[in-house]
Amino acid sequence: MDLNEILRVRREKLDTLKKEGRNPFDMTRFDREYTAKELLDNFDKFQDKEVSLAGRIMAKRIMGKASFCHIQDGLERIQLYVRVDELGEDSYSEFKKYDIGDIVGITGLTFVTHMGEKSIRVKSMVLLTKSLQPLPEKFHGLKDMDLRYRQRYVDLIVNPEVKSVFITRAKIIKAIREYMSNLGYLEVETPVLHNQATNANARPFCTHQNTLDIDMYLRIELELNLKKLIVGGLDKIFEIGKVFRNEGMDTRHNPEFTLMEFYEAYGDLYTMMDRAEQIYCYVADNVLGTRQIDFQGQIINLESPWRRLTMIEAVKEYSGVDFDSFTLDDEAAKKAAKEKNVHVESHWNWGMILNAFFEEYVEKNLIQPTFIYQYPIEISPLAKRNKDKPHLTERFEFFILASEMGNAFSELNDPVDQKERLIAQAKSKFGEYEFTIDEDFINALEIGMPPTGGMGLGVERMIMLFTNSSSIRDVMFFPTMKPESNG
RNA sequence: GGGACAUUAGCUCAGGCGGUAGAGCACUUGACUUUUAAUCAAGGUGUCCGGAGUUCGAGUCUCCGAUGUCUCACCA
Repeated sequence: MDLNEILRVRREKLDTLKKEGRNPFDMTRFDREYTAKELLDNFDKFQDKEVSLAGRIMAKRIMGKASFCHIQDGLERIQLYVRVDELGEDSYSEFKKYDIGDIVGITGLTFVTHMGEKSIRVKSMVLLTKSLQPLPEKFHGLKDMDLRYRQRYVDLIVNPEVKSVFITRAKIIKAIREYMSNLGYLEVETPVLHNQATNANARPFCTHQNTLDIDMYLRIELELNLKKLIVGGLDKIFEIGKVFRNEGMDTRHNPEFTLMEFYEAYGDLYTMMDRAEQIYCYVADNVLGTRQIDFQGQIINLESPWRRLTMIEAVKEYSGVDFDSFTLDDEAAKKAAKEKNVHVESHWNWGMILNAFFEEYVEKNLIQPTFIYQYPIEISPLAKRNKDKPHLTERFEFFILASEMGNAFSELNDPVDQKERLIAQAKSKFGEYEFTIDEDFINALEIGMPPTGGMGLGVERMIMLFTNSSSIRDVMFFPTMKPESNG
């Protein structure tokens, strides 16, 4: 064994305890009355009362016959004052052997130190878990991003702000559920394993079911199954679930992420615009208590109404090119693209080039919440056509911090038009990966889906905004990592 | 996929022109009964990310590879 001194000493301490019949791993239970947070928040009520609590030793200051240490439980850190004359010679010398990282249970009296810190004067202490590895340094914490993601449990112990991000994450998702439930939405769950790779321009993950001996796909969206439920008469539904996209990874994309989709029968994209504003404001009010959010020094104002621009208006404003002046003229669009240095492929048409202009000139400017609506039909196969402009759709996306935060439309419910558009999309994807049409979805539309508004929200993007996080990896406990090689 | 940067003790980091590796925390021993990044004294940390090359000699220079961070590209 080539263990270094720190590891060796801790193992020897454990061996000694085992030999003396006091193996800490034999402990099964410790009845703690309070958490550190409960004690600290209501400290006056406990003045000079005996309490019990448990936690991990995070710092130790031994001063001969008396010592201070800090223990940390789920939410807070509290100071212990340990004296030999209160604990007894044997227990006190045991305590001196405890290491930072060990987990102890204690009883003691609350008191305030001369320096004014709320503390516990310990009457008894028992070792509940022996830590065999050293924790990172108390002052700098764990900084190495690779280690923080791979050993998130250590990150959570030593970097308190990390825990706070994930507590906020949980509050956000709880608030979303509350809001949807208050509006009469039913939460549903649909399968993660799909038989077909359908819809959405994203490559799927493939897997295999052994009993049926069939290839299956991890879902890349929730959309088609939820719309089938709308057909089935569940008029207001939402799902919050993991989806999987086999695409690039960066600070805004992780291969698996949490998507929320919701559908409301008899609503349309304007209903969905209201919902987007309302959800963000409800979460802001309930989680942060303000609708002005400080993100890396920029103040994001979530107060509704948000700015609403058609894609054509937005492109005109930020690039100076008016696509209304050459509607559906592919050659004029290509000429404009050349003049404005927008990269286009030879087979692209007016709508695709409009979208390219949007991505090149507009998206990066959309810092404050902004709805962009009337997307071109070529890139919106599941949205209804605009009645007056059939080359555009009743679709919007909304942007905050130049990032797409959600995507919504008046759902296309014409089964004939839908099938044609899915076939067109499938053809355009031919050869890239296997892509098929969900005939059952078409069948459902033939049974009849009411006019419906639907939206998808990237939950991590929202959490990033609310937790001031610049990377999606900072709001996921275990982001996707390459396996460590043996070098 | 391209580019830049990083990788040295358990952690955070320093290592000038190529000459057998350094600090703080943590750890061990001792002192200390209100400290809080406790203090004081003493002690030893190591596959310098991996591999190859240049060299009398490589943590340092060159090449190949690994992982990460940022960034560009791709991506509803």
